[in-house]
Amino acid sequence: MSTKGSYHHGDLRRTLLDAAVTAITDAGPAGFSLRELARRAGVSHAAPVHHFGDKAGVLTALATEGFDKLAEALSGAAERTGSFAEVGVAYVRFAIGHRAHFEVMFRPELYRTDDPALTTARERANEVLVSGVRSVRPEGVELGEIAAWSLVHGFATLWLSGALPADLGRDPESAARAIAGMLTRGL
Amino acid sequence: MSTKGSYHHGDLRRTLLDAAVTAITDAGPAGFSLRELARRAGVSHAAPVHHFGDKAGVLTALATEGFDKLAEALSGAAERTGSFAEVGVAYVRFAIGHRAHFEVMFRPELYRTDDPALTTARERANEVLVSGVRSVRPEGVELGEIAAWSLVHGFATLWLSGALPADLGRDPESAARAIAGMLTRGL
DNA sequence: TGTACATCAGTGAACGCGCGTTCACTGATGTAC
DNA sequence: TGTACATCAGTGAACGCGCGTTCACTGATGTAC
Repeated sequence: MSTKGSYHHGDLRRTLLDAAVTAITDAGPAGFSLRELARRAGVSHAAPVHHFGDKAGVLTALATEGFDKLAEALSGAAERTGSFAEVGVAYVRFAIGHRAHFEVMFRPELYRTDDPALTTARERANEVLVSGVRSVRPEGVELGEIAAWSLVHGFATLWLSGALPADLGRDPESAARAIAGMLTRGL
Repeated sequence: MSTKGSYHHGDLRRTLLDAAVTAITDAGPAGFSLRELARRAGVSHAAPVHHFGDKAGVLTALATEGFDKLAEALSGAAERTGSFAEVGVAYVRFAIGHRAHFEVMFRPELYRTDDPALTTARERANEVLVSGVRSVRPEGVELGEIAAWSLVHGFATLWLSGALPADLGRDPESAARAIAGMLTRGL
């Protein structure tokens, strides 16, 4: 698109990933083909193979990008607010704002889990989440961190699947905030 | 299979659903075709159409069955133990024990959400879950129940996607129990 | 008890379609001299 | 500044495959009389 009309695309890799995000948002992580991405990008159907090899390659790249963005969002929230609950809210916000990435990230059967870049990104995101919990509850971290993660992850997943009450749909973030508070203080 | 060699199958509908469960367990809710189900059931490729119409029909039936089983499991746990935490544990147990059903249930884009039998089953499951929370925290039910649901749902989802630490893999139920306790008492 | 008929479950051949993959190619870009 | 060459990105035609859908059919079962 950048140098239009030219034989070389310029940034086809990026364009294809964006097309994948659109396709996944519409029809879920399994609901697209390489040929469809090529069509959306306005490029020959064999072009995506150059960049990703196959569908799993596209999804691996997307998952990597997702974990990177998640780590960034979480550490940003932690630095800005210093609040555990706000890190949880940032998690929910990420899931809602980057639905396609989020859905791919937690369907590891769809991508190459042994990809080095992916592994690095995921570990980074994990670390930020863990240290967020650790600040609230230094000893016996393990289960506490899993509880916190489960809570925000479950909330985001349910929200995305449309399972939560409709009147909550308007402002998922403040609901997420309230729920995170319930975990720290108890029901 | 029951009356082997006969032209009529006897219980093809059930056999096809079981085949779908196996296929979904292997490759996820999008990873099968009607022709594959027919093959697994040892029946002509056009036979599944008689029973389900199309793929969404199969998944709708599976989701309905899943919500029914979930409602049963939850109300059973509530009656047997009277414990909120144990209802949460039952939720996690259901998810792990009926992975295929569980994964379909929370991907509403894959089935017909307006199917009457489905709607009834889902409402029933929902009600059991809600009344479980209500017994712990009578006033201001709404957010408390969402927090509890998010917690157990998130835990189950993360466990299924292999995201949780490996050393927890052996005994997800007792981890779920501990986590449910954290919500009632606070971190 | 026997016959005729309607209904239902499953068959198998045929169709057109979109897919992934392969491959010889062509156009653009960057580098060496 | 100009030319030659290597490398890389993307093309487009071809292939075989599994899919969903349709349709006239056949075999089994249940019901009316």
